[in-house]
Amino acid sequence: MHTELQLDNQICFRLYTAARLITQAYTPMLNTLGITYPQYLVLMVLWEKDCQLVNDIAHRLLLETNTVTPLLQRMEKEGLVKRTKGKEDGRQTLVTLTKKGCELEEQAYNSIPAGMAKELRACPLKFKDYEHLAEELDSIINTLNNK
Amino acid sequence: MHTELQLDNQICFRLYTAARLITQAYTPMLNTLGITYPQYLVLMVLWEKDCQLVNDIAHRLLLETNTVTPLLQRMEKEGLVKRTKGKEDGRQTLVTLTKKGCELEEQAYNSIPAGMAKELRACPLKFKDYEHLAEELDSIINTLNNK
DNA sequence: TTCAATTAAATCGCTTGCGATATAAATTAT
DNA sequence: ATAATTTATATCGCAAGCGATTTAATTGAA
Repeated sequence: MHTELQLDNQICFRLYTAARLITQAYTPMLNTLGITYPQYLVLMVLWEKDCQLVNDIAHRLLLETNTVTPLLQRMEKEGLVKRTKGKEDGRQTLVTLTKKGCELEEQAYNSIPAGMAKELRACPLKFKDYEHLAEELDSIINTLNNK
Repeated sequence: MHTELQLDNQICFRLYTAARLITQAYTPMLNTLGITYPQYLVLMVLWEKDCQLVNDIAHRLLLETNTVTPLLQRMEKEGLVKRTKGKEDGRQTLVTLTKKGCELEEQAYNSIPAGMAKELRACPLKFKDYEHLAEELDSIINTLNNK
């Protein structure tokens, strides 16, 4: 038996599981808003700065356009964003928030942060722990992303 | 602008991204073995203890059977595991490693741990940091799983 | 200029992950 | 014993992720 190959010793399995479970925790709240978690990520990017290229959004989320394009197409069908071909550079696609997409920010603000706090109320981690966690995750993300 | 809704303030986005990137880092090594990351997880479960029920595997990985069953079916088609109906309880399905599935353990042992160490060589985290990270992730996982 | 690279998105095919439902075998209640 | 319930898996449908390829527009080089 190789202890290196034990599930309990795998940081990757923990990341995989924690990511799934926390996304699941978001899901009921996001369902109320009629969106999925990746759609919520795209909206957060656009709430920070409206009217961005597909590539900008993909880059911000560290995703490829072959993930983002279909995601945006579904979001357009849902009336959350509008996609328009670039005037100067015809290869580009500009993504803009619709009124509906804009208005979701307030609704999200009124439910998501408090909702997540509630989900994690039983978690023994303190503010400082979450800060550490964020730093450690950023280390891993930066290492693997700049390769 | 609601700072609570900024991507940079989201622990969930970090988890989501770190999980994706570290899985991507595994992928070339796993390709060499002819398996995917979730299949690797199943194999680790069976390497720890061969011959388990679908439910045991799902429970160990914190997944549902509607994820694990098709995964196992694909693995059976690849000749990694065998699925047999339970003799005593006809509802159960027993999952066993094939010779091929067994032998992958040595191959994995010879390539994966060293390969991942190499991928993360540039990461500033030390042994103690990874320990902390594991504890923090376990806190989150336990909190969200026991709800 | 003209044709070969580059770039931005989109498309395709496949595996996951998961909510919802179905199937079928065992257990429990009446 | 028979019907209702529970349990173990499986099936279905859809949204992601992503490797690989394609399309179309722009840039660059000869």
